[in-house]
Amino acid sequence: MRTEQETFSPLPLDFYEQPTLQLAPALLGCLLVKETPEGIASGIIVETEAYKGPFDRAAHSFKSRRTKRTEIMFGASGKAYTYVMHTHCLVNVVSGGTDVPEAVLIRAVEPYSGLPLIRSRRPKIKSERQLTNGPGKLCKALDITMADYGHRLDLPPLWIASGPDRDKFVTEAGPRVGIDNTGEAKFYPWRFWIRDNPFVSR
DNA sequence: CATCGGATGGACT
DNA sequence: GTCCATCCGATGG
Repeated sequence: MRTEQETFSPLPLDFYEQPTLQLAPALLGCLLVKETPEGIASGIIVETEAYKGPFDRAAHSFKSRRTKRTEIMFGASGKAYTYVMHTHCLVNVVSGGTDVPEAVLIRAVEPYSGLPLIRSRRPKIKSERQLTNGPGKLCKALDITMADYGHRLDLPPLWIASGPDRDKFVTEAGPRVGIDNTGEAKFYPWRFWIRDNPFVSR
């Protein structure tokens, strides 16, 4: 039996030094945790996507494009890369190490703790699965915002911890979502999810 | 400067 | 399925 303290213990930064295509599935089953003045809320990561640097047309860092937005991707692994898409914030984990601008997008989580808090942030949502089954939805549910840009993921208020029931699921892989206009990159099987988990976005 | 187009989600037909 | 809110980066003049 784990204590709550152990359950929410952050993964060390060296966890993020593994290759991006290995890190993306390795993050499945881990906990994404956010602490705010209102309390802690967390979710089990059930869907991720790898974005691999200069040669991946779907990546913001394609052709090593370095801007104020993508700057954090060029730095050390294990930090949050948040950006705004339309009206929503999305969160990635920086990987690849310094000068290798790669990242893993967190596309869906399963609520794990702080469900009342999550519901209060998603007031119009009726079914539980709709609370966190998409990259914009989970950020809203956990109150992840642009204020978290560049934050180290081994420290409060935003961190990733090893999850419950590790190894009790099957991982599947397939093409990434929402990148139709990226040539061959749209076919790369760099999306990973937990088989049969109802919180996977599609 | 103007214009276009998203790693989206929610309301609606 | 369609429409569009509303923001930022990229591109072209």
